[in-house]
Parts: sequence; structure tokens; C-alpha cells
Amino acid sequence: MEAALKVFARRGIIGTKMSMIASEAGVSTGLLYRYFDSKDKLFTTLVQQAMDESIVGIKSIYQLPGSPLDKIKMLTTEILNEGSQLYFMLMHHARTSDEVPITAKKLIEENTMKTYIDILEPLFIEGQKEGELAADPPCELISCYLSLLSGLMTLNIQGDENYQMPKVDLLLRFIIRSSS
Amino acid sequence: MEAALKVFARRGIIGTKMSMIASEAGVSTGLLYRYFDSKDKLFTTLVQQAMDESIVGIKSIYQLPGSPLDKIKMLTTEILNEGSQLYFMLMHHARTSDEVPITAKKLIEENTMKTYIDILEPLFIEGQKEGELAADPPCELISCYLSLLSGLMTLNIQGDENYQMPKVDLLLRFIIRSSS
Amino acid sequence: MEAALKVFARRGIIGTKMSMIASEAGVSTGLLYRYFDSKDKLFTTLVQQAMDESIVGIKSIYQLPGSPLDKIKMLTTEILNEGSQLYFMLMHHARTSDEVPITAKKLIEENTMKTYIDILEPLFIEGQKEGELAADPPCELISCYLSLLSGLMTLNIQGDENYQMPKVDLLLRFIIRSSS
Amino acid sequence: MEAALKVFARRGIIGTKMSMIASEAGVSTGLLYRYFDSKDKLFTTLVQQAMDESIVGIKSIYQLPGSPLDKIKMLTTEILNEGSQLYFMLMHHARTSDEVPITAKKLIEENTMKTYIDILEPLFIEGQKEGELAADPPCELISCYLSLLSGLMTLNIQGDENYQMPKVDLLLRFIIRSSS
DNA sequence: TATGAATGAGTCTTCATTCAT
DNA sequence: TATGAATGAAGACTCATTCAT
Repeated sequence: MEAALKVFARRGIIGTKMSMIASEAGVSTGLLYRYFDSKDKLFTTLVQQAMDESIVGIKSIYQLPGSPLDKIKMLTTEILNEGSQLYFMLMHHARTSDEVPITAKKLIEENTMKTYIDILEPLFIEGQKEGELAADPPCELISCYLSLLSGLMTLNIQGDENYQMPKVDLLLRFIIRSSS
Repeated sequence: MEAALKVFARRGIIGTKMSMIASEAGVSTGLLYRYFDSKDKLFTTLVQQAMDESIVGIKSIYQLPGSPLDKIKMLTTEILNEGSQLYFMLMHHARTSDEVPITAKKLIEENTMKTYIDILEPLFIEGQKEGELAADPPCELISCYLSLLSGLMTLNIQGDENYQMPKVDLLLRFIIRSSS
Repeated sequence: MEAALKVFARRGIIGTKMSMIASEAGVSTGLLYRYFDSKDKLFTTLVQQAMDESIVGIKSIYQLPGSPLDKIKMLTTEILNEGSQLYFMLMHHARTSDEVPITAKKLIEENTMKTYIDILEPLFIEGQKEGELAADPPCELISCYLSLLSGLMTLNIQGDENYQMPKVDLLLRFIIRSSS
Repeated sequence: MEAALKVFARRGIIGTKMSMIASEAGVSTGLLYRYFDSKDKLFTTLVQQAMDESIVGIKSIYQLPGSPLDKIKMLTTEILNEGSQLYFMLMHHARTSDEVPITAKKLIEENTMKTYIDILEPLFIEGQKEGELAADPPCELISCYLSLLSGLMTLNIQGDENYQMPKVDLLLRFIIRSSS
């Protein structure tokens, strides 16, 4: 039923009509209200879930094999390919639209970039020690890298031949230590 | 009066009420209709203008002094600092929202990434010849670079301390030829 | 199951949701429809029953002991104390709401004040002969007395400390022959 | 525009559709929202006004000529004849319906019967001293009298041939000192 | 030219009623 | 017989657009 994510992600909170979600889910409009109190609540729930899963996703990097750079490369690949697209788009709407319920706004404020930096910092520092990663301040490196990634995912590049999703190796240039 | 751009850029076409534009412009709602036939027309006009200006802006790169890399760096800096922010956001809404008038959709389809690639290709090729730029296929390099830029601008990073706008030098790593 | 009366009486026909009746009765919503064709039918049935019982109740006055005034006093006391409250409230909704099913409206039109007057007239005439009751035209006396009573019962005075239910003796002043 | 009172009074808050008020007022539904934030607000406003006017009305009794009994008789006549009907009906809905906005509920709780008793008590005491009024405790006398009146007005007797509005003289028997 | 009152189509939400289990 | 999930029609409310002034 949370495939309402699909509609919200593409159209934002106002652009989405409950009837769209309903027909996307293959049920009647009325039934939606049996499961979700309101459009706002539904949206907020999705935002919450998006944030939770994103954190889990980021943390999973430590389970990946290989060197720090290997890990980063794999996670990046995953993010780029996988369905996380919708989450990025949803979060973008949640961040930028003014019609977002206050509850959702609060959720977002609590879950800042800092959260992700804290998770990734040890890995990046290790990567720098091993000489794999560029020597910029890790905070900045991470923050910029995630911003770049967010931007790319938000564009909804798939299905738009105008934009081109950069290959992972290209992206990694930002953080890789340029061969001396 | 076209400071309606401000509202459309931030809130998208549905999120924007004519009354918002009116009060932002300091006039009455009714007066808007003396200058623009409809909300859709107004939006379409803005999109048209955004595209026109973007092309002019890109072309202006050839007026800039210095080597190809210098030119690219300066243009990038300009884009990042200047008010082009709003254009990127507007175009993002125009590209992703389904409520956009067909006329605007058509405009966008006509003005593809190809347009920009064609403009920039000679410059990039020159840069590669001079050994400044990475050796990837110029088309791909340009397309990816513009995608990255679009993504960053779309995020509306200003006013959100969570994201961090990468420094220009960091961004350039993407296209610079790594020191051998 | 007819304790749906409770809900209808308090909330009127529109204010009452079938789910309220169901939970008041301790059954599921769906089950209600096994016993009553529709909300309207249920309401109509209750109105019918209310009217029937009111007539029986009024007629029972002749079974009471004592003089005409004694009888009237006892019946009044009964009405004031007993659960007839709900019937008065139900009938008030039935009389004043426009959403009442036509069938119920018809029922009410057939069962006019005249019905009650016809029942009580002999008793009042007797009371007047015996010098207990005021000498006004019996029709008027009865009609006014019942109107007063209806009004009081309709107010739903219980549970509202603002109103005060008059003592029976106070009420009787309306019809008692003032001591010469 | 407050002739919305007419519809609310007859049909209660749920039974009333904004479109009814609109067509009763001869305007479009949308226009209602230019003057009143919402149905609830409108209802609350009417309740407020009803209470204010009722107090003014009651207080005006001291401007009337004649003995206390004369004053009471005139006020009663006025209440019975005049358009206060709608106010009584409105207040009844406000008191008994559960769908009434909290703000309105609060208003009602603040404006108790006590308010009216305080206003009328001096008059009734004077009337008792002059031997015109029954010797019951004035509080009780007033409270019961007002309850009776409220009940009668709430019934919406006009337009229902079944009920009969008692003549004023009949009603006064309730408070008049029976001739010794 | 400028205003803002007025309209009505469109969206969210509720709830009587049905129906598979 | 009993449940409660599912449907869809109806009502509150918003807002693009018009129009009298």
C-alpha cells in the first residue's frame, strides 16, 4: 500500500490526489482512509520511513567487503541503481514544499546531514589514512558527496533522456585521491 | 512582474496560487489577468524565458578569458553564485510535474541537453587537446557535468544548513585530467 | 437492539452514524443491516414505536386511582421521571429535521395532538365539573399542557445544570383552578 | 448574511449544508468563505450573537413600564411573538449536539442560567413584595419559568398545527400569586 | 489601469451500505 | 448469524478566473 510513495515522490504532496494513490494501489479512495488518517499523515509516514531506511542503508556500508573505497563504490552503485530514487524525490518534496505537515517538517529537522556524516566519518578517515581518498576535511568531503548524490537522484533522471546519470567511476573522482 | 518566478520556482505550479504571485508582486489578483491570460500561460512564459536565458548564459562562456578550464571554472562559479538558482528550480518543476501545461512540456522537449552539448563540445574538445580536461568522451563529460550541476542547483541548498554546496574546485575534479 | 433509540434521541438522524448504534448495541455495523433495511427504516420504526407507546401511556391514565387531578398529577410525575425523555427527544428530531424519511413524516402527520386531546378530553371535562381544573376550554387546556410538557422534556434538562425541571406541583398550576 | 441563522436554527449544525445557507442568502457557496472561515466558525459566531442579544433582551425588561408583573408579561409576550424563536432553536442545537465546535461549547458553559437569574432576581423579589408574584424561592421561580419558555420556543411550534402556543395569561399562572 | 467580490469546478474526507468470509 | 473490509456518493472547503466598479 505504501506504493503511494510512487505518486508522492513524482508529484509532491499537493500534486498528489488521494484518488491517484487509490487507483495506483488498485483500491477505492475511501479505503485509503481505513489505513491512513489523512493525506498528511500518509505523507508523514512515508517521510519517516524514508529516513529510517536511508539510515539503515547508509549503515549497511560497514557490512560490505573490501577497502573503504570499495565499500563506498558499492554503496554508491546500489543507491544509483536501486529504488532509492523515490526516497530521494520524496525527501526533496518534503524539504522544499511549504504545504508539508509540520510533523513531517519536524522529522526532517531532526534528521540532518549530520546524522549521515557521523555514520560515514570513520570510514572516510580510514580511507584517507590508507591513501585512497582525497585529503579534504572528511566532513566536507562527505557532505559534498552526499549533496551531489542527492541532487542527481532528485533530478529523476531515468525516463528523461536529456540528463545522463554519471557512471560510478566518474562520480568517485570527487573523493578519490588523485594519483600523485 | 516576472518575480512570479520566485514563487513558481519555490512552490511549483500547483503549490503556487495566483494570489501569492500577486502579493509578491504587490498588485491585486485581478490585475495579473490583464498581463497574463492564465496561470498556465504565465508559467509557460517563464519556462520559455528560463530556457532562452540559459542558452545565452552558456554561450557567454566563449566571451570569458583564459584557457578552456578557466572558462569552465568561471561559468560554474557564476552559475553557483548567481540567481540562476531559481531557473534551475523552475525547470525541475517543469520537468517533473504532471500538471505542467502541454505547451510548456513541448518547449522542454525541444530544448534538450543536446542543445547545451552542441554549444560546449568545441570548448571541451579544445580543453582535452590542451591536456586540461579528462579524456572521457566529451558528450558524456558535458552531459554528466551539467547533470551534476542541475542536481545541486535543484536541491535549493541555500537556506538548508543540512546540505553543503561543494566548492568549485571540488566540482571541477570531475572533469579535470588527474595529474599523471 | 432498539437501544439505538438512545443514540437517535440524543443526536438526531443525521448526527447518528450507524457505527454509533452498532457500538452502543455491542454488535458490528454489518449486523445492523440484517435486522433493519436501512438507517431510515430504523428511524421510522422507532418513531412508530414511540407514538404507539405514547398513546398507550396516555390512555393508561384512566387506570390510575383518585380524582381527575390526582390522575393527571400521577401521569405527569411519571412522564417527568421515567425514560420517556428519549421518546420526546426522538419525536422532536422527527418533527423538526428535514432529513427525516417521508414515511416517518407521514406517520407524524397522522398522529396529531388531536389524538391526545380526544383521549384526555373526558377526563379534563370531569375535572372541571368537579371544580378541580381551570375553566378554560378543555381543548386549549390540554393542548397547552402537553406543549409545556413536550417542551420541557425536549430540552433534555438532565445533565444540564443550567435548566431546572419544575416540580410537578408548580406545573399543575397551569391547569388547577385557582382557589377562589 | 446572518440569515444563516434561519437554516442552522431549523436544521442544526450537521443538518445544515453550506450550500443551503448560500442559497438561502442568495449567494454562491464559495462566497460564504470570504466572510466566514468555516461552518464551525459561522455557527459559533451565531451562538455568540444569540447569547449577547438574549442578555440585552432580558435586561431591557427594566425599561418596560408598569408593575413587575406587567413587565414580565410584556417581555414574555415579546419573546413569544418575536423572532427570538430562532435563537432558542439555535441554542438548543448548540446545547444538545455533540458536533458543536468546542469554542461554541465553551461560550455556552460560560453563559449559564445563572446569568439570567441574576438579572431578573431583583424584579421578581420586588414583585413578591408587592404581592403580585408567587412566594416560591425567586431563583427557582425564575429558573423554572425560563425553562418553560425555552422548551416552548424550542419546539418550533409555529408551522406545526399540532402544538398550540399557550396564551400569555395562561403561562403567567405559573408565577402569579394565586388569588387568596 | 486597478481592485477585490463573486462564482463554481475540483479535491479531501466521511459514512451508509454491501459483500466476501 | 456475525464481521469488518471495501465502495462511492455527498459535503466542506479552496482557488483560478471573471467582472462590476
